[in-house]
Amino acid sequence: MRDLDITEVGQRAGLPASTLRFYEEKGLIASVGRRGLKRTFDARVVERLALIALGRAAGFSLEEIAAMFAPDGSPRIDRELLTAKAADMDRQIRRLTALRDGLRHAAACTAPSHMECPTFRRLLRAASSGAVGERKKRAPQRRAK
Amino acid sequence: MRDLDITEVGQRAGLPASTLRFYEEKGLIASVGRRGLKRTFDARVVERLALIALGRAAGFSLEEIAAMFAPDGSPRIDRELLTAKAADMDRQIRRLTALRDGLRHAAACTAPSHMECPTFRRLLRAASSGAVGERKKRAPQRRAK
DNA sequence: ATGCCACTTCAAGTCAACTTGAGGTCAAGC
DNA sequence: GCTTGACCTCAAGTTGACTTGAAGTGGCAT
Repeated sequence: MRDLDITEVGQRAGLPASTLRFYEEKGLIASVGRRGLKRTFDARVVERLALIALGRAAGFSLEEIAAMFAPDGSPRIDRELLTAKAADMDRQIRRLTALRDGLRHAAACTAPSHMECPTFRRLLRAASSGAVGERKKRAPQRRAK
Repeated sequence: MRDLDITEVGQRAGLPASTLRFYEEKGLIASVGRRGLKRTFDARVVERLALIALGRAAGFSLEEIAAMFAPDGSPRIDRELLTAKAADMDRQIRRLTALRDGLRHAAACTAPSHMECPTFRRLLRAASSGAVGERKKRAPQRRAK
């Protein structure tokens, strides 16, 4: 099977070429060679990019993701890390759920002012005490175009 | 009741003075005056900061939050916006939940390699298709220290 | 053979939400 | 009155994940 050029990889992975170059520079992917100046990629890079997308979606940083690949390129996924991340996400889900319910209540609440609504005030206290509010997590950014 | 100085406000709101100056500059809060060079704040600013923290936790940007205050300073919270945000959060919660379950499965899965696990492959497809993966949302950052 | 233009490199820019640093001021305690 | 140090301003730095721009190159179709 013919190797892919950067644009083909980009199309299959749904990423711009600039991102692929950036990922290569970061050691997240590797090209198999060059045709003149142009990088050529093995088709398997697409699967690897899917793996990277998964990691990003799960809230791992690119650096963390890079660490999940053995030097030979095979994914060495640490089950403990995965479990820990799942637990993180679980906490985040709980916080978001509480917040969502609070927002819904605030939207529906008929108290003359939100400030007079006990539910809203409770939400407010939770938010400012940091009980809601996430730490050092970056949500994945998938830019439009 | 005595007006507060910036450090007192910071203590009550759990924010450093630099953040308060930054918020003032952005028009999110206002000081009531100066004692010499030093800003003085009305105690009500603490409640306003709680409101801001709530907005941040819900995923609103500072700019969006600023737009939620009428020029006179009273919160003019748009119920439709709140409902929309709650729906956003709901979608996000669903995505995170799917992802969390996938991660847990991947951590527990006994297939010789993740690549041979159908559940994992499904997760991979979802991640790279963008079905998981959030858009243009920035999670609140509350730094340690 | 020639020219187009998709690709290349490398540096710099972007975005959000702050933080940090240098250099300055002034209210208050001694 | 003098020192102290908490506060001030303004500019620049930080972080992560990219994007953008300028300038160059070379594969491939004509």
